[in-house]
This record gives sequence, C-alpha cells and structure tokens, in this order.
Amino acid sequence: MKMPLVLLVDDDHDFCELLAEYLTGEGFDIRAVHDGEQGCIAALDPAIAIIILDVMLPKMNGFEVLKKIKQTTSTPVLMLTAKGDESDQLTGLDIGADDYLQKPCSPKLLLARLRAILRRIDSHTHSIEKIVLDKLTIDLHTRTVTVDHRPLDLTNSEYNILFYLAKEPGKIISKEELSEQCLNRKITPFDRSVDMHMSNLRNKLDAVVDKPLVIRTIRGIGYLLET
Amino acid sequence: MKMPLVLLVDDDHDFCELLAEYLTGEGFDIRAVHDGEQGCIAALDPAIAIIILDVMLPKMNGFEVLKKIKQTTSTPVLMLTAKGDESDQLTGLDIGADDYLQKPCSPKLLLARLRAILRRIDSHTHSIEKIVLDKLTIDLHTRTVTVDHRPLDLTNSEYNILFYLAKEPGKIISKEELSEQCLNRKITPFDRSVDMHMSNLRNKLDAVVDKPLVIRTIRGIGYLLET
DNA sequence: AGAATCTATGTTAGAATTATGACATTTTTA
DNA sequence: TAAAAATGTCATAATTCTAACATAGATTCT
Repeated sequence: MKMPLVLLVDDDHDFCELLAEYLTGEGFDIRAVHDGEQGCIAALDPAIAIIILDVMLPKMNGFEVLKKIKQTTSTPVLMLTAKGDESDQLTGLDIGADDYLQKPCSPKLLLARLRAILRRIDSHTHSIEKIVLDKLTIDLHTRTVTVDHRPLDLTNSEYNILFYLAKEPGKIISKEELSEQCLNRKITPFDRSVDMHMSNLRNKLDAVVDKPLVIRTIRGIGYLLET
Repeated sequence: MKMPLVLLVDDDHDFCELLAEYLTGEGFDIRAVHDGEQGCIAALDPAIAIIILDVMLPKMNGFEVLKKIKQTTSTPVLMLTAKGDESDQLTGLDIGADDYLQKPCSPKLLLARLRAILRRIDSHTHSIEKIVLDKLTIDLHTRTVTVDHRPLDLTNSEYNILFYLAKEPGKIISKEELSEQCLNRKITPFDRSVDMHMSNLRNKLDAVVDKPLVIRTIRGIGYLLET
C-alpha cells in the first residue's frame, strides 16, 4: 500500500475540498463523494484503504451507508458524528464503525485518527509475533517470556522493559526513553524506578540459568541487552 | 513538510537503491550520496528533513561527517553502526546523533525509527501544551491538573486516564484502549483496574467543586468525559 | 600515578500506588 | 420478575516508587 486511498463521504463540498488538500499533503490519495448512495458504490473498490463517513447525508443517512458497507467489505470506517451526541457513537459502534470523531474537528486530529486505524489494521494482519534471542523467547501476543524453555514470571513493568530492550538488542536505550515508553511517566530528577526495575529484572534473569542474557549498564547513557 | 526528504549517506550503492525504493513507497523523497565529503555538502540543504548516515565511509568516516553536520545544522541524524559495537553508539551520542541502528537491519525497522525521530522532532516544535475544558486545565508539560484553579493531586495512572479522556471530550473510550494506552497492559478477563481508577478519579474530581466535570459510563462500551 | 572528590548506579526497606477478589448495586435480558 | 451481566466500591495483596545508604566508575588535583 503506497499512498493509502481514502474515500470521503460527506455532502459538504467545501469541507471535502479542504480535507482533501490537507490529506494529500500528508501522503494520502483522496476520492470524495457527496451522498450515501454514491458512498455505497464507491466503497466497493478494494483499492480503498479507509472510509471517512459523515452521519448527516442526503438520500441515505450515514448509519444505513455504514451498515451496507460493512455487509460487503471489511474496509475500516471512521465516522464523523454531531457534536455531543453519543447516541450516534453507540449506534455506529453496533454496526461496526472503527472510530469516531466529533464534527467539527481539527484536520490534525483527524489525521492522527486515520493513521491510528491504519496502524491498528496493519499490525493485526502482519505483525511480529515473537522475539527469539538465543535462549530468550518473548511472545508478544500472550506477553510471556521464557529462558531456556523455562517460563519467567515478570511483572508488567519488567516485561515492558525487557521487551523494549529486546526489540533492538545491542542498542543503548536511555532511562528517559524506558520510563516514558515502558512506565508511562516522565522521568523526574532523582527517579530511581528504572534502576530498580533493572535490578529486579537482573535477579530474575540470573535465577534461571547460568549465563543467559545480560543487561549491561552504560554509565550516564542507559542500558542495553547484550547479544 | 509534505514528503519528508531523506538524505542517505552510504557508499553501498545497492543498499541505497534498495532503501530508496522502499522509502519512496512509504511516502519519503530520497537523495543519496556515497561519501563523507558529499554528505557534508548535501546536508546543508534546509529541505532535508532527516539524514541517514553510515559510519563506514570513504574519504571521511561517519563520525567526522556527523560532527561537521551538527556544527552547522540541527537536522536529525540516524546513524547506522556496525553490529555489536556499542563504542560506535557512544561516540555518536557524544557528537549528537539522534538515533542508531545496527547494520544490517530490516527496512521496516529503519522506517519505524525514521518516523519515530520525525514525530519526536515534530512534537517538540509545535505540540499541544495545555488542554482547557471549562474549569479543567491539564498542563501536558508538567503533567499537572487544576479544576477551578485548584490543583488536583492525581496518581500517574489517574493522570494518564483523565488526559486520555480529555483529549477528545465526549468521545467514548473503551476499557481495552484505556488499559493499553494509559496503564501499559493488555486487559484480562476479570480486570477491574480501569473501573477502580475511574472510581478514584471521580472521588477526587467530586472533592474539588460542586458540579465540575463528569466521567460518564457507557455500559458495555466504555467511558467518556462530558462536555 | 594515586588520593580525594564527585557522580551514577546497585540495593535495601518502607511508603505509595495499583491490581484483584469479594460483594453490593445497577442495568439489561430472558 | 428472575436471572444474567456489567459496574461501583471496599479491603487486601502485589507491584511500583522513593528515600537512604553502599558501591563503583569517573574526574580533578596534586
């Protein structure tokens, strides 16, 4: 999929044009139609990567269009709902929309949502399942870790950290990055959390085998998993 | 920045061609040069969004090139280092490289790193600083929250959840999403963590003012922050 | 080079936060 | 109306954070 093709179904021509211009600049191809019937027909094209669908449409309302689309294709749909009306969201969720956005919304937010959906879809179809490094195995789906076929019982944070290091063995990862990516918090001046997790992680790794895999400290910089 | 322009500095022509083809397909424009001197000159072009730089280069090694580039521009640099040699990483970090990758590496990983750097740079230059919703203020930089100018003392997870809801007020967010995005873990069958955090968050919100902002439950679907 | 000093990391123990089982309450379904 | 299912919340267990001190690597000064 080179330039993802976006089908835009909205009767507001100005809005379509504006959005088309913005999204084109961000690496998307756009096709726009302006009523529900056209939307249903256009949605059948398998080249379409994602559909942006307004609920307020002439001829057929957005929900009917959504229902029809979902009967025939599995193309993801991002719906634009009226502000503050969450019954719209509920109805859409039932029928199978992939995401929502209240209209009006910033193009930036819409872009972020678009990418999020495409990333999600993408990662479901062909993503990494396992990391295997010598005696270490990390199963991303079940979040389980084994060393030498023996299961390793890790806490959630320990798993996140080990996984993050193992994604790129030999690469030095800073504490800042580990804290933000694995612990979901900004690091603070005398924050020892990452060090503490490393200590515990090393203990657990040592307990299993003789010389299995080593987390090395790079003083002042970060940590790395030895290859 | 429509199609980010990538400068590739590597003497391996085949590798350059391969990568250029792949990255072009992913929405980048590529310019490639094959020795250090050319690299230094090419790097001066302000149109370049990011530089991929191999350490092994004829005429001038990668570190010298990196040093020269960093003296004159602030363009981010992703370095390609030899496998297993973290002294390369340390040297590069000193000089100011933005990221590393061991060569050989998959184009996919390289793409991910490229995007990560661009996202990071981007978010530093013009990102949202604050969310203000009626009486609620969330300062993203300091991670502090006030209601009616009174500070609200939240735990890390409570902050993450409130922020996630407040990013799109009125939007229904599922427990699955909240668990994965705010607590960094997959939700499990009888997992009550999100509910518990909601309960505590509501107590803290109620404690401050009379009728401030409400977290509404959408049974079977998720939660939303009322607007 | 070696001693003194500074700084970052390792580790212990206790505090704070988070997760989980149990039960109450509410909403939905049959 | 009863049963089933989802959420609210209390109490407690598990995890995570933080303060304090120990240790080791770097730096400075002679």
